[in-house]
Order: sequence, then C-alpha cells, then structure tokens
Amino acid sequence: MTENPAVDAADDLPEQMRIRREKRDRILAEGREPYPVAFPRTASLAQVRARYADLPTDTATGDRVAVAGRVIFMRNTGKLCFATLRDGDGTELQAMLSLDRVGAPALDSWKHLVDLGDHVGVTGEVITSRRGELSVLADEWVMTAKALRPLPVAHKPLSEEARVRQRYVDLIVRPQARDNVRTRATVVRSLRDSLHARGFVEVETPMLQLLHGGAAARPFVTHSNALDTQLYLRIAPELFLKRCVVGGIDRVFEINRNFRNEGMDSSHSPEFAMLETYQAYGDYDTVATLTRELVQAAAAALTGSTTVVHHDGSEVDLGGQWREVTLFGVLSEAVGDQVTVRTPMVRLVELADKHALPVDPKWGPGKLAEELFEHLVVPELRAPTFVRDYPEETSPLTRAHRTEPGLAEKWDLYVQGFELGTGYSELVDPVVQRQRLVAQARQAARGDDEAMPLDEDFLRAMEYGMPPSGGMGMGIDRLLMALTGLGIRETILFPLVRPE
RNA sequence: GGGCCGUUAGCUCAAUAGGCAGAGCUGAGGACUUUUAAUCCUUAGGUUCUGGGUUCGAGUCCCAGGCGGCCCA
Repeated sequence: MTENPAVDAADDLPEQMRIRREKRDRILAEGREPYPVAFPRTASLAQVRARYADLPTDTATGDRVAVAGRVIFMRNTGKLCFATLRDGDGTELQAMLSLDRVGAPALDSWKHLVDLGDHVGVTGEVITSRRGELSVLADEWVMTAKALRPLPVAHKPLSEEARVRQRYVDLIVRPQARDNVRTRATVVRSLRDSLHARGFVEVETPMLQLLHGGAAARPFVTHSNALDTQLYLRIAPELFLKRCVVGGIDRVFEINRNFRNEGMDSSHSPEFAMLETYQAYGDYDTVATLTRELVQAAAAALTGSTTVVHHDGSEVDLGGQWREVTLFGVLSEAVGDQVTVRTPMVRLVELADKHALPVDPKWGPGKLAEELFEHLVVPELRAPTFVRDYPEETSPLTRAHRTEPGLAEKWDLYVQGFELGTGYSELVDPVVQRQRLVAQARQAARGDDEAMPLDEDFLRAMEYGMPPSGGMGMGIDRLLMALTGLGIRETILFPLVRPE
C-alpha cells in the first residue's frame, strides 16, 4: 500500500482544521499531551464563583486553585492574555495569563496553541481584574482537550438545521439549548415523583412486539433473526399496561418511547416519549384530576408556580380547575346548531361542506363529527380544556358512556391548540372488547393499515378479569411544548433528520 | 403528495441587467500588561449542494435530482 488515506484526507481539510491539527502535533512534539488522562482540579468554576462572590475590584486573595473548562472567549494582548472558561454546568470564569507570572515560553505557547473551543486547565491565584472580573491569574496552564474543529461564531444564531443536526455544537454555543435539556429532565422527574407519591408503580413493557395495538397508527416493521419473524416497534404500551392491571398492579405507569411510521412536522416526531398510566377503581374523571395535578406539579417544578413563561416571554397560567366541555357541546356552539351523536350523516356532510372540510367516504358519522371538531374548535382551545364524551364509533377500547348511548367515556386534553393527552374509563368487558377488536381486525383485513390486528393474548388476559379502571396517556414532548412554548425539535435532543 | 422560497469561505450572509466571487466574525503573522463581540497593521481561506443544458462567458438563465424551511392536502 503506497497511499495513506488518513494523510490524504488531512491534506484536503479546510485551513482552520488543518491548523488545529498542526497545533495538536506541536503539543506532542513539545513532549506534552493534547488529551491528558486527567487534570487534578481543586475547584469547579461554580465553586470559585460561590466562594469569592463579593470580592472587590482589583483584589488579590493569595488563594491558589486549579480549574478547568472550555475556552469560549479569548483576548490576547502583548504580555497579558484573557480567556473565559466555561464548565459543564454553564458557569463561566475568566482566566488571566501574564508574562511575569507564567514566563515567556508558557505565554507564547498559550497564544499559539490555544483556540476557541479548546478545553484547558489553569492553576493560579484567585483575583479580580481591574475591571472587577473574578479571575484565576495563572501560574501555569495545560491543554486538557484540543478541539480540532472551529466553533461557529458566538453572536450569530446557528441555522436551525445546524442546531438539530449537530446538537453538540448547539449545546456548546447556545445557553437556551442547554437549559432545554435540564428543563426536560426536571419535568420528567416531576412526573415520576408525582406518580410515585400517589402509589403508582413504574414498569417497562415491550417495545418490540409481535402485534401492534393500543392506538390507531402505522407501525415501524422490523425482523427478528432468532425467531425468524416480523416484529413491530410499539405504537403504544396500552395493551401491556392493562395486562399489568389484570395481574394486580393496580396503579401502574410507563414513561417511554412510542414509534409511529407517519409524517414528520413541527408537532409530530416518528419517535416520541409518552406517559401512560392506569388506575384500578378509577375512571375518566379521576384520571382527569390526576392529569391536571401532574401538569401543575411539573409547571411548579420549573417555575415554582402554575404560571409558566414561554420561550417568547409570554406567560401561560395552568393553575386552578380546568375548563370541561363535551365534544358535541362545543361542536354545536361552533356550527350554531344542535349536533349530537344521533345527528344523521347527511346533516354532518352539509356542515362539512359549509366549512370547506373535505369528507373521506370511509368515515362514519362519529369520525366526521370528530373531524369537524378538530377543524372548527381545536385551534381555539388555548387554555387547558378537557373535551369529553367522544363517539363510541371512534373509541373501540373505551367503555360506553354510563348514561349517554352512543358515546364513550373518553376525554382529550387540549392546551394552546394542540392535543396534550387523552383519558378513558377503560373497557374491561372481555366479550365486548372481543367484538370491537374483531371489527377492527376486519377493517385491517380490508386494508386500513391504521387498524389493529387481533391480539388473542390480550383478550385472554382480559378474560381473567380487569377491575374497573381509568387510563390516561400524555405526550412528554407535547407537555414540554406546552410548558415552554418550544417546537418539538427543540424538546427532543436528537430528533430524526434525513441523512446528510 | 402539491405549491413557493432557500442552498455561496469554518459560521452568518452579500454579489446591480449573464461579465474578475465579496464582507463581518473566525484563522494565520505582527503591535499592545486589564480585555469583555477590544483596537490597529499585514494576510490566508471557495467543487457557489450535485449532475446535465443554453451561452464567447453561468453563483445568476433552463432541466433533473439532493437537503432544508414555509404553506396546502
């Protein structure tokens, strides 16, 4: 072999990357390490900031520390150099290197080897500068990790595509991106805390499934070599969580990923995190209360109150009781005429035409009423609103309404014009359940690829007896959007993107 | 799936009517011992997303495709 591909590739690098590689080589040539195994810090940047919070301008403490961080700002003058270091927690602290302290060789190598983005360790005295900036005045410095790629300019926003494709760069340069990661963690922890406090048990159910069910959605398909069989990535955990309730885990929840092989846009991601929970001897009212309390506690975990501040500065109050309406009630208001679950199809089609809503001939009256509701009412639902009592036709796994024939005990929760969660009084009669699922399977056989195949094992479980229960599902990404006003691609750290 | 817009230096963007591809920041060399998006001097850096076409000449016009965004379904 006469060619070395690595060397050829290096020759083709943009100038700035080539120069950074040369600096790395120079560090090695000088007998030092561009990537040392350790740097013995004596304090984090935050600890130094905390300990010397009130140090007056132009003060020398005599205290020596060893600190480390990424260089995010540099200013080199002839005999005095400044650099701002940043820690993983976002704390920044200035390092100063002066000729009389570090000597000419160390100052010179600092100026010629350190770039924006490098990780460095600095040992020296804690002081404040003449401008009052808390600083470490170095006695010595070392490279702790040489960055081979230049950072984007700090003062121009990175393009949205670059943010998503190279989230690690986004995290380095944009404080908001770092905050978003912690915000999500805070919310998810709050959900778990709230559920644990109420006696719910967290479980993990299969993501690889022989049959997909629990929702109407197109699944991702994969293959098991060991079983030589087709598998589906789950579209919902529902059928397994209900098996848990059958087995006696009376209060159960799961926070995990679902996968739906459908469109991607500003509010839909093919993989999305979801909280789903079931409560024996609950119903759609008890899980509505639970949902409100979970969301309000999550808001409080972020802000200390039920008022959240959105990305754009607007405030949204999620406190108090939430508005409750019925689906046909708000739909009647919107069309200016009484509409019920018994309103005939021809009348609904008239209304659809009047409001320029295209009608799919496969839809029944229940589905059409729901579409009218989504078209006419949903965009107006800004404040948190439970929309209750959906047509039985579109809710095959939901218990029939206890007093209103043709309706099911289901609610959808809407916030700021999008669906945040859904709750049910669960259907637990295995005979009715089988009828509904068989009807669904027939639809699947007719080519409706959103319909569910028949899950005999699930029906067998139900035949052992599931107590009356309430169930609820809430999108975690959607919850983050409601609490922060961010787009879905900001709430998900690494959203799916087309290959470069 | 359809329509529109975008794609140019490491990053963010310009480029008149088709006529030498530019700026700021970043980088390199130099000056400066208190900088905070410093200042000053010098300077490097390009497959203009890809592939075809028109033209004496294409970042610019035409065709096809990739990727992204917005709107619609």
